[in-house]
Amino acid sequence: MRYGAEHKQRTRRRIVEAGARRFRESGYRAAGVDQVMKDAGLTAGGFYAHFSSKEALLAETLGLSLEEVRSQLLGGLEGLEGVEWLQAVVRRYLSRAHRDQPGAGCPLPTLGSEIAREGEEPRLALQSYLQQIVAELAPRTPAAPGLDPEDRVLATAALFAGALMLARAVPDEVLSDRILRVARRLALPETAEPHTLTP
Amino acid sequence: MRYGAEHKQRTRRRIVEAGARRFRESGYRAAGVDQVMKDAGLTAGGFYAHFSSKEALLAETLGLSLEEVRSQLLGGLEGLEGVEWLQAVVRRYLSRAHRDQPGAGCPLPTLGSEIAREGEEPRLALQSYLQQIVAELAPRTPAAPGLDPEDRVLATAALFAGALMLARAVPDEVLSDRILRVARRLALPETAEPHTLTP
DNA sequence: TGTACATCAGTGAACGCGCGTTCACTGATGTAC
DNA sequence: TGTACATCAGTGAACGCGCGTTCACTGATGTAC
Repeated sequence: MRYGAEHKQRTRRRIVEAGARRFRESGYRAAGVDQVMKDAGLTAGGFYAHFSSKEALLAETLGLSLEEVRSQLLGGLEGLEGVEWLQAVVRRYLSRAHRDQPGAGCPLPTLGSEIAREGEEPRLALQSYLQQIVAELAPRTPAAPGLDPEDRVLATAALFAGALMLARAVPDEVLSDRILRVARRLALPETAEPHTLTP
Repeated sequence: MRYGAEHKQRTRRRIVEAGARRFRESGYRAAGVDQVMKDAGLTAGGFYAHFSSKEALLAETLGLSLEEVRSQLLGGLEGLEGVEWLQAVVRRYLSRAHRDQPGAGCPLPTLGSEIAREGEEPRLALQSYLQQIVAELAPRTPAAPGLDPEDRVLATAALFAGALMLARAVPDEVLSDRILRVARRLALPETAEPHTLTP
């Protein structure tokens, strides 16, 4: 089966895609290498031709998740700026759509606490993910009381991750929606009007 | 070994204490029944005389964690009120001490994302935990722009959970401290003075 | 152009291990007489 | 008060299972002649 290096890279990419989705959906510990490889249309044994360990794949998936989240969060907002732009970003992140599709969303609320207990590789990858998000959002983010744009984005990222995590954990949908709504308000003290949820 | 019902209840309590700590420290999936029982000074087999499943214990631990968090967060603040009181609570939750002792702290940043993927029992327990926190903090919490006290506490709880989760996941301690600091500011827009970390 | 060979991505079975749960048993205690 | 018995909390071995990882092998492909 020697298909050339490009073929192997495409396969590797498929494994990362499968892992990125599966880990966010089922959790890192709960998702098996076997299942990830099955999702990628392969068998478990071949995994170690691409990655040194399950943990290495976890670290690698964060890069792919970043690409996904970046396009979902920022795509098509070129016309907006200032608070209006931030409002659009907040509405997308703290939306029912995002809450209901953890497998395609931000890895912080799904994998954050598990990664905190893993080794250095995934923790560094999460840190890079966070730093990239901050670097990309800060230039277009207005300052807030006591918070320059970078600090505000960092604090908002924490609020985002916590709100989505809690909105997913809580079984009562009314409370879940309310968590999204109040988190939007805390993220945007500038907009006094009531926020309504229409993802 | 028939010691009477009080003895059994004390043993059960010890298991819940061990589970509460172990789950928050190691994660729910990563912590085995065997280890929890060992922590409680017992052997694995006896577990099912007290709980129907590992998941049932998870649900039960949240009540104990609530007691712990309540006393750590609110104890000794009787003299304060309004923004000063809230500031003290925020400083305690978003502290290095809390960040560095996940096994004794709030279960939301440690177990939130895992519980979101479990059955109804632990998810309902987490919901009760959250609702109790809100009910206890709201009466002493000042309103914020667009947020009545209850909404503000709910949004702040999301910010708390996300900030502590990220502060623990990130390997760079400077960034970790910064996450705590900026989250404090977002939680308290009323206080313009710079927040310094000294717990 | 056609053929023989070397490569190596991926297979599939097996490894040791720890998981959550079950269950026959034990022995310290409470109780009845 | 002393003794025989019933109870049942906890033990410890075993259950089936799935885990992450290893490894001998295969066979489709690229390459050399």
